[in-house]
Parts: sequence; C-alpha cells; structure tokens
Amino acid sequence: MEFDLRDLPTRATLQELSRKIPELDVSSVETALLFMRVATNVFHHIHDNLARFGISQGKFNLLMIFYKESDRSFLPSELAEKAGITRATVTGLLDGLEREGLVERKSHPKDRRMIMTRMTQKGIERMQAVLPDHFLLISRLMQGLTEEDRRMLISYIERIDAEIPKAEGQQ
Amino acid sequence: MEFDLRDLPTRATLQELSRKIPELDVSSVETALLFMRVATNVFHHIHDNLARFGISQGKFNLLMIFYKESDRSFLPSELAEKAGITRATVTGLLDGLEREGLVERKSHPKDRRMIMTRMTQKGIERMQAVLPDHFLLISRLMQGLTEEDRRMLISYIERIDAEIPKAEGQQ
DNA sequence: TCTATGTAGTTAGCCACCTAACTATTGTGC
DNA sequence: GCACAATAGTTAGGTGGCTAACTACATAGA
Repeated sequence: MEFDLRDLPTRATLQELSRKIPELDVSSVETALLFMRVATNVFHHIHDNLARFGISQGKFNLLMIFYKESDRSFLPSELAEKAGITRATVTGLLDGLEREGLVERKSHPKDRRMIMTRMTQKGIERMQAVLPDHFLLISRLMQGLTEEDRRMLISYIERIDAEIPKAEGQQ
Repeated sequence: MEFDLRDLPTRATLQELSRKIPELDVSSVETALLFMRVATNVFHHIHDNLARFGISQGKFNLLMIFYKESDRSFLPSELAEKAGITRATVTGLLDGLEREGLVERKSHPKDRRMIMTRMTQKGIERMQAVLPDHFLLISRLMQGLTEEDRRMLISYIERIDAEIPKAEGQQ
C-alpha cells in the first residue's frame, strides 16, 4: 500500500543508505517526511486564510501576543522572545503593523533605550474580525479525529518534540 | 495537567470564542496549535543541521529531486512543480546552486525557450556527504515511537491532511 | 567620576519565498 | 504567412526570517 511512484526513488535511496547505516530506520524517516509534508500544507492553508484579512503569519503571531493582554504594553525584545524570532525581525514587523495603525510605539518614561508597544483599538477590532474565522479553520483540521485520537496524537507529537535538542545557548 | 501559565490567555480567548461559535472546538484548536509548534521546532532543527553543510532547505529540496534521478535533466518548471514552489523561486535557487557548481544549466536543443538543468558530479558528492547525516537526524526524531505508534501517527496525520482543501486552480 | 561593559532597538545586507510583469520563443488560426 | 495567444524563464520589487554591526543609553567598578 501507499505505492507512490514519485516517491519510490526516495525509498530506494533510503533503503540503500540504511544498509550502510544500521541505526537509520526507513519507516521512521518516511513517517517524519509525511509529518513535514502535512505540516507544510497546514501552514500554507493558514497563510492563505490570514492573507484574506491582509495579515501575514508573522504579524498574526505578534498581534496574538498583544491581543491576549490587550491592556498592557510590551517591549520589542519581549515580543521577540515570546514569538521566537529575533529583535531585528520584530523591528520590521512592528514597522508594518504601526504603518497600518494596528499597534503604536511610545518611548519608555524611565529608560530611554526602551520602547513600549501597545495594540490600538483598530488592532483589537482587526483581531476580533480575524479570530473566529481563523480558529474555526484550525479547528476543522481536526474534524476527522475523535477526542481519543487527538489525545493519542498529542502524545506522539510531544514524544517527537522531546527528541529535538533544545538550544540552550540562544545568546 | 498541562498548566502552562503563558498559554492560559489563549485558552481563555478560545473558550470565549467557542461560546459564540458552537462549531469551534477548543481541544481541536489546541491540538492543532501543538502540531504546528512542534512542526516549527522540527523545521528549525533540520535547518540547523543542513546549515552545517552550507545548504538551505530550499536548495536541499531541489538537490534531492536531482539526486533521485541523477542521470537525467530537469526543466526549471518541472523542478518548481515537484518542489511546490514558483518558477521565480527556482530561478534564484538554481543561481545559487550553479554558482557553487552543484548543478549546471544547458540550453534545450529543440526548444530555445527551455533550459535543461542537471546535477554535477560535485553535486552528487555533496549529497552523498549530507544524506546519511540528514536522514539519521530525521530518523532519530521518531525514536520515542514504536512501529505501531508510527502507524497510528501516520493515520492521524493523513486524516488532518484530508481536511485541507487542495487548491485546484493553481494557475 | 569616568571608563568599560552591557543592553535595547535599529540598520544593513543576505536568503528564500511570493506576485506581477517582462523577454524570447513557439504554436495556432484565419 | 502572419498576427495573436501561449509558454519558459527571468527580472523587479515586496515580505519575513536571519546575523552582524551600529547607536544610544544605562550601569558597574576602579
């Protein structure tokens, strides 16, 4: 079963490699490759949906951080850390969000190196327009799975994540 | 269990939304978000490893297509279709790969609009250096799962993929 | 106190993706 | 046979990610 002609060369390559490398398990690699392919499809799907609202994935991630605590301000460096991107990237995303009037920058009263960023009313309204649609689309991805299936899936995914060495020295 | 303070605001947002939108299932969204978070970690992990060999993910994908049938040539448009990226992006990636001497471009003998691209010996050798390490790293991601676990995981992932509407009109 | 070190944000420049528009060439229909 | 449409690849310009270097400011130590 699963006789995909297009992928047969990969399987042949894998099987040849696995003869030389005993630790390499062909079915593990194939599972991981499927995982990655579907993840890519999911990201594209979500990207396309957010694009209908004129929001990129990167901007959405920042807006979500703001929205969760829309009454308070965030330092750019704090946003970078929460979103898992660099401060330089945050600068660029904030430029775009500020240009659209979704967030605003104010200088910090005490420490003049810092900038306080805050979501505007327009930003809140934009998120209120996007979120129902966005989460509904995400929710529907799982509609082929039962509650029990999802519990199992979470367990498998967490075990995969546990194998990824977490970079401690992240400067 | 799973009492992550940082994510509580998301859960609160989700629960509020789910009251207004009956079709929205909170646990489905949370499962999908975990799936995406781990997928991102996996991609970063693989990226970091390929970077040690001076190869980006995009270039690796093209090289893998070449390597699977290293005796034949490919049209750039064919590479784009197989890799799931645009022709414009292929142009850029081929520029880099050609600059490094890993692939070569030749004009098509019959149709002068077309370009035949082919992997060089140096390209083959580079892939032979990268592949064992690369696939071993991918294989290890699954070492917390049994054969049976992986079968189940594949089934779940395929059911998620089945919910993604495939864009027919991809011009 | 003043120098050195550290910190926050930005800038510059690279990469890989995109869309839209352009060039060159081939194929088609009157 | 020639104008027009279709096709292949590239170019131009935008975005979001990165690292490295820079500016401005704050802080700690001799």
